[in-house]
Amino acid sequence: MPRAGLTAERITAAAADLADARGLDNVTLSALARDFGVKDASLYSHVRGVRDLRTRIALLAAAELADVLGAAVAGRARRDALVAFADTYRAYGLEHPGRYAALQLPLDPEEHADDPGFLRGVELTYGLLRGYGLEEPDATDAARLLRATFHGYVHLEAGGGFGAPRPVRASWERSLEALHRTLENWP
Amino acid sequence: MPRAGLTAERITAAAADLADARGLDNVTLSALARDFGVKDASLYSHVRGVRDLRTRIALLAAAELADVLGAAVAGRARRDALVAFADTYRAYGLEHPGRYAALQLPLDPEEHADDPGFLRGVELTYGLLRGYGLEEPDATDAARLLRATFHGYVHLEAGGGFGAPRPVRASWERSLEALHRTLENWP
DNA sequence: CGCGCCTGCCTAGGTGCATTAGGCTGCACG
DNA sequence: CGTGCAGCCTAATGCACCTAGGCAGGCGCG
Repeated sequence: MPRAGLTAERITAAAADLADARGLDNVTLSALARDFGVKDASLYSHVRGVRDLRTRIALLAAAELADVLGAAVAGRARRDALVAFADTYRAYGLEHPGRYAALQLPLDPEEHADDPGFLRGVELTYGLLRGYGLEEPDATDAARLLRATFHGYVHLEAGGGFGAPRPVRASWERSLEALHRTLENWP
Repeated sequence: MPRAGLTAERITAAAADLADARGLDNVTLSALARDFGVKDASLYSHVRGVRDLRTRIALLAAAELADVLGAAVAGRARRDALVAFADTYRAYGLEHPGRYAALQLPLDPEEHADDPGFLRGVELTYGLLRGYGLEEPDATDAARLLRATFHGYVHLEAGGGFGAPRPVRASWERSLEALHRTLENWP
């Protein structure tokens, strides 16, 4: 019996790809085991269960997203940074719906609350807002508005929620312009 | 054997309550059957399956939400209407997380795309925007911005996504003020 | 008033997934 | 050249979804 060479990392990577291809709900240990040519039970040596697996996907996605966001905003400020950040965020969410969905599920606070991937994401947002001259508590309010808007767009768009014929990208660009003006002139 | 008096409506209502109490993912035909003191298989006479059941919850929620939103905006315009709409929307989402989650799942377009509950919701949004003097295509852009922001807030808040100590309500109110100004002066 | 029949619930059974317990084996290291 | 353990296995349980087909309680009709 040749060994399949399983590791938690390889399983997580395969799970993330499967999530993007067929949806996070269809990420099942049985399906992964089939992909690896292995029995379901064998995966439990590397992963604690389906919940643990989903958490691992989330952490992977957080790190990836922070990477691309960091690259996008590097050397930019204000409108340029906002647009780069937003476009990158939306593109990641639409190209990786499974990974993105994993990002949204509540993870054990005491366990991963201060995960480096998530922290970097938060830091990038606050950096963006510092460029607009926002300080606490305005920065928190504005950060929440940005996160909500970006996430709302991606989530609704990925779920087919925008039925009107107008291209989403056009509305998106107008919305970003509106957000830019809001940040320039925070109430 | 006394009959339990099952109907699709009673099952849907119980399912919606269960969804709010334990999450949409935990709405299972087995659990509902237990609640009604009936066998799982018996539910299939009234409901086509778990997918059908979820769709029914979504339609129920859409109608309920349209009702409360309609009542909230009645007789109001511009900022008053915006705040009433937004507060009602957020309250519904936070008080009925299971029903709200059901609203987001993609429903068969050819089947329920023009459901009265959803249509009323859309109508209310466009009515709100007409009060701001917005016409196509600005109305669609603005409607998407509003939906995304509201939905993003509710979804993130329900998932425990806002970690900072600042009360969410405070950020919410500032965000609404920002949206009001954006609508008053659409780019 | 009684008889049929349909509706409402049942039993039985098959599938897929998650998870646990415990066993065998080949590869690395002493 | 053993030996130990990591890596994969078999076996078994429980829960959920779903289908097929059976039986009976009460309503509609003659």
